[in-house]
Amino acid sequence: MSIKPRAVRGRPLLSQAKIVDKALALLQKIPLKEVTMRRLAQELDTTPAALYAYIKNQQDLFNAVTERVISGIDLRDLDHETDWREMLRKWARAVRERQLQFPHVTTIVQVNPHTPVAWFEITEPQLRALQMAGLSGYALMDTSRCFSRVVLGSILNEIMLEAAMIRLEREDADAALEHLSPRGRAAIENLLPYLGDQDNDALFEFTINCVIRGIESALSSEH
Amino acid sequence: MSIKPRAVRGRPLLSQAKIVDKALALLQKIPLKEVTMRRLAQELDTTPAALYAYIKNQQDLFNAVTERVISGIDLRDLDHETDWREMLRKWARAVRERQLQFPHVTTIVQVNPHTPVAWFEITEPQLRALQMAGLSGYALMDTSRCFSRVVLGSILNEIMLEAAMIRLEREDADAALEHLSPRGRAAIENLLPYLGDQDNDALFEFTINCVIRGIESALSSEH
DNA sequence: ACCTGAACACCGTTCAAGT
DNA sequence: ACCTGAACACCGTTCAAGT
Repeated sequence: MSIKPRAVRGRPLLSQAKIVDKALALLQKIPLKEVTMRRLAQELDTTPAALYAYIKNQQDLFNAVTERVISGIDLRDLDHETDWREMLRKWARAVRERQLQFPHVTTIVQVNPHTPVAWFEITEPQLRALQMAGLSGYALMDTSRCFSRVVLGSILNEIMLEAAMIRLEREDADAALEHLSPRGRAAIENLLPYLGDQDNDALFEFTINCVIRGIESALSSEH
Repeated sequence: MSIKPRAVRGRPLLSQAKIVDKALALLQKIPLKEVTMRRLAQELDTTPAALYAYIKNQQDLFNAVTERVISGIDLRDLDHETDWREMLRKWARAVRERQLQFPHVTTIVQVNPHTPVAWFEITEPQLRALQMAGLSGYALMDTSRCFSRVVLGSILNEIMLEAAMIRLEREDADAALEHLSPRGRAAIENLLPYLGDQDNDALFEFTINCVIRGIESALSSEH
């Protein structure tokens, strides 16, 4: 039997950081929905009510968790890169790598839209890359937003839809085809042989390269 | 005082379709979280338990709602288009228009990832456009997935993040800057004058055109 | 100062019982 | 056959009371 430790004067057992740590650890094992205040308290060996001394509410906690994930994106690899195209690729890969590490955290975005402050910090190297490409002012702004959207959107899509997609494609494709119009059916049937080979890594690279080529093409058409 | 109608033999008051109708109507006014079984029952002038005769559970209901939104995407405008680039643009705009009409439904995707069967049907004209561009086999598959991801990702991003983003940019940008590294700060400060003019329509067009140029560029580099 | 226990106002879902 | 009422097992959050 272990004796439950008690707080001694000025030394609380809990802290914001400890709660966020535990939430992040839990989110690597279980989906967002199951990370309840009660479960969190249990894992921290305390009561749900005790958590509220350190966090305002559950939404606030999830914001802190998201912030933690975003600030953990490692962009050091970009520092000595001289080609802006390769910089953008490295940026996109770094963001994706971190998000795929915490897929359940990525789903918070949808439950609770909140742009973390850390995102500003992460965006800086991306802006540098686009400046190296010769962009500034509104064009820089638009291109940056476009690139961020494509990268974040792709990752969101990958994490949230891909699993369901593959299941549907493999198991239910035939059933789904029954309900389609003849034209839709013909289009999909042609593609059935290619459906199985979903490779998310390759698709991500393909998408990023597509956008980078688009940016390049916009640049050269201006000159 | 109105008298509550009662079901007479073989003519139930409720139906799947009526429940989905009401859910969709509600979702135009209130966010997903507030569309509870109790609220839905109340609006339909019945009890929560009665709903379960027509739908398996809440998740199933939300799937049906999503299906309804997706099948409502109007792609007739694409039928007589001869330029594949313009076809892709029209496809993207049609998908966005419908999703923006039901922003709260779009957030279901994240709560409950499930690719609606109707999505197959919607994808067909997009595939036709890409075939017109000269694509087939794996290249067609990859490009289609890439384009769908960019379009869906952008819309998801727009609906879920943009509101928070604008708020943050306008109100909290200064506060956020305090926490940044000097380098990040300099990068963002340069852009502050341009931050206010967020135009989602223009950004969407910009993004779509960027990807279309990327696809074009990939096509021509193969020949 | 820090934490606990119990309560409040909600959920989704089930099922015996009514008409 | 169709619907109701009550119950079950959960939520997030609050707050008086304990140590």
